[in-house]
This record gives sequence, C-alpha cells and structure tokens, in this order.
Amino acid sequence: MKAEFNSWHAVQAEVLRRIHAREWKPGEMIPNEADLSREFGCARATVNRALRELAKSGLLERRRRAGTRVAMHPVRKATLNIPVIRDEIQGKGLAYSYSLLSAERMRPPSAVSARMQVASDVELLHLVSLHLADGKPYVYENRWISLAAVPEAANVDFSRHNANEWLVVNVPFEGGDIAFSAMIAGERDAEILSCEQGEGLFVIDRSTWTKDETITMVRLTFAPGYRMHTEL
Amino acid sequence: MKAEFNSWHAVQAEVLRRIHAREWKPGEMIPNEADLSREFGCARATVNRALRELAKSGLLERRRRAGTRVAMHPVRKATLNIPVIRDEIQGKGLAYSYSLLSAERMRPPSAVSARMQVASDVELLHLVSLHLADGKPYVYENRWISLAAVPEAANVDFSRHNANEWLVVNVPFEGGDIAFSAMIAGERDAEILSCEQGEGLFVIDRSTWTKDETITMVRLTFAPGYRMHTEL
DNA sequence: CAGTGGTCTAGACCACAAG
DNA sequence: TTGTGGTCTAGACCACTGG
Repeated sequence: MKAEFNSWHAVQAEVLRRIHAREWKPGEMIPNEADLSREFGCARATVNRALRELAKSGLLERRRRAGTRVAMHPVRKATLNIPVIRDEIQGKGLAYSYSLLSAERMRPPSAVSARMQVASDVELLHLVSLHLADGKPYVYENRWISLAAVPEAANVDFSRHNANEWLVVNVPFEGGDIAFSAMIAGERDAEILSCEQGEGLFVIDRSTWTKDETITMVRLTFAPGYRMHTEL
Repeated sequence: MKAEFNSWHAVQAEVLRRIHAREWKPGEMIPNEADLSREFGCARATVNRALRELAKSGLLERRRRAGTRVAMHPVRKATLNIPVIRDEIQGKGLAYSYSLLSAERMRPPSAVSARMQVASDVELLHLVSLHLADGKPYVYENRWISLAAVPEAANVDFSRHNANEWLVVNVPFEGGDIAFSAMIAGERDAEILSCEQGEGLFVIDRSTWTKDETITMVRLTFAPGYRMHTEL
C-alpha cells in the first residue's frame, strides 16, 4: 500500500521527511519534478509548488537545467514582521500614546544628506517623537523627511498625526532597507526614554524610497529591555 | 489599446501600480479573481499567484468568501538571512577563525532547563566559543546542546568542528525562534570580545527544535559596532 | 543542443465563512 | 446557502544553462 500525496502540503511534508531522515543528504541532487510527480501520483505543478516553497525558505537550491539539490548550508531565513508601532504596543495589551517632541525644517547633517542622496544645502523636515506604552516611553523616533519627495508633509500637523502612520497611509513606498544594532544610552537618549545613561538600547535604522527618491530616514531607539522576536 | 498581463509578474506589477496610484485605497476591496482574470486577459491561476504573493508580503489581506482587500496597515515583512557565521565573515572578505573556550557537561541554570523543557537535573553539553574575523573577536556563542536529542554530540571534538556548522550539517531542525536585543558588556563579555565594559552589544538568542525535543539554545553576543542589515 | 525548472491555461472541485 | 479564494490536473510552451 503506497501513500498518496495529492496536496502540495503533503508533498512538502514528505520531502521534508526525506531530508530530515537523510534519505536525501545536504548537497545531494533530488529527482526532477517529472519523476517525483509520477512517484507521488500527482501533477507536476503540485510538486513544483511544494519544492518552490522549500527553495524560497532556503532548504533547497534549484537551478534550471541543473536540477534541485538539498542546500548544503541552509541559510535560515527568518521573516520579521515590522508592524506600525501603535499596533505593536496595542498588540501587547498596552495603552498607546504619542508625543511630538520637535518638528522643524532644517539642513541635515552631512551623514543624513548623503544617505538620502540630497544636496547638503536642502532643507528637510526633522521630527523627533516619542511613543509610549501605558504612559511609559517605549521607543522614540528621530526622522528626516524629504520635502522634495513628499511636499504635502510640510502642511501636516504631526503633533496630531504620528509620522509613522501618516507616511504608511499617504506615501506609497517601493523599497527600503533596515539595519539593527545596539548602542549605549547617552544623555539625551536617557532623558527622552526616562532611563539611565549607559544602558544598552536596541536601535533600528530604516530608510524607504520610491523608484527615484528617498522618502524618509528614521532611527528608532527603543527603551531598555526591548526584544524583537520571530520564529523560523 | 489595452495592455495585456499574461505573466503573474505583470499582473503583480499592475496591482501594485493601482495601489500606489490609490486607485485601490487601503482598506478597500478589490475585484475578485475571476473578474480580474477576465480584465487582464489571463487565467485565474495567474491572478491567484500574483495576489497570493502580495498577500504573503503583507500588502493584501485575503479571506475566503470575504474577498481581497488592500491592507489598512501594511505590516512590513522583512526577510532576514541568517547565514552560517563563517560565511558571514568570509562574505565580508575577512579571514575566519574559531576558538573553543570551554566545553563541558553540566547541569544548566534553571532558566535554560526551563526553556529547553528538560528536567533541571539533566546534564547538557555547554560550549563557549569565539568566532574571529581577521583575528579580531567578531561574536561569541554560549550554547547548550541537549544530549538526549543529539547523543552523537558527546563524541564530537568541538575544538576542531565549530558547533554552529556541525549542527547545521548533522542535525535537521524543524523549527526555532529568534530574539534580538541589546545589552551592556559585562566583565566577562569585555574580556572575551576584547572590548571595554559598558559597551553596547547586539545579542541574538536562538533556540531550535525538532517535533518533540529542543535541540539547542544559543546566545550570540556580537562585538561592539555590529549591524544586522536587510532590505524590504 | 537538450534537460530542467518556470510558467500559463482551462477547467474542475473543494473549504471556508459571511449573510 | 452561496460566493470567494485555495488547490489540483493535464497538457503545453518557454527560458535558462550545463555539457
């Protein structure tokens, strides 16, 4: 009696089983889609779907003509969900509040103008604001917005609408990059976050752009103890 | 003259265009797959593929019977590649080296035995090792391995094979979780990483398991200045 | 050149959940 | 109950790339 694998989930599970059982070892080729579909008694498209998903998750390596092999060093791919801060806080069952600390047009430091690819004498909108959970500082953002890319931003009252959400809803983005790092709380960080100087702080630097222009750059500095979590 | 969208990439691009152009606004329903396939002049499966990918990336929300809508707060999903440490260092063009600092069987602290779901009197393999880039400390790992889940580990010479790579190749895992955080370098951290006490360090805590057992738990503590980077 | 994965199609049935 | 997305199938053609 031979098992049937008529759904791509079942096929995927069977492939995983063979990899885990080392019937197919790291670096080895596995049979091609046509053979597998015959063996499993399903359509090739079903096998394709299963293998494609496994390849996307890094467990298989596939190349046209060369075939499919079990990845030698399965690069683990973790998917991070980066929610709107309000949702993140409320998702923990805490009350969200927000406070704008400063908003002004100014010429950015050269590090910022360089990364945003604008001339150093162009004024940008600079916002500093604090997100609180149950009234306690949770994270503060230090943000630069390009008025060339987003002229409407000049007329928004960011003491009422937080920049994070306003941008998400009003400015479509096409790409971005994120970097995560650690830093020590300096005097100003400690003051804003109501913590001690010298504490270890988790930091996210993000920039987003449309096809041709950088829209915004932001540094999120989290209060001590923050952990970002995900599953594999 | 009407454009044709006969590949799922083209369909996806068109859907993205409509979202960016606000023809379809956040929170709004979009037409169902059958209608779209007629409009685009392609098969429903093609539309399905395009929309499914967009939903997976968080831009659309789909529910059976309820239809498809543009996500109100597009949760940005970033994919982190978590490579083998050797590859990460060599990928930067630096020379990789490795040093085992300690290896012993011992009973873990209760925090560890609890998270690994083993009885507190069970001995685990405890490894501390350092990865260096061009001879300078890059990251050190503090790892616990379950000898119940991986008995072969007892006989491995981890001064020659680093645990990171040995586990990847020899022990298939089924799941895991990762947490990222920041901490301050204590005395021992500073000693191992050749840095000052009080520096801000980036930390990754990871645990991996098979269906029923926790295999290993590891804390990776990076030298000051480390940044983890990805794109959106 | 030829074998592999990548994709499209037309049609079908199913699972789920809103009304 | 019924409309929607989720999936499967059989067949076809294409794109890429190793030999």
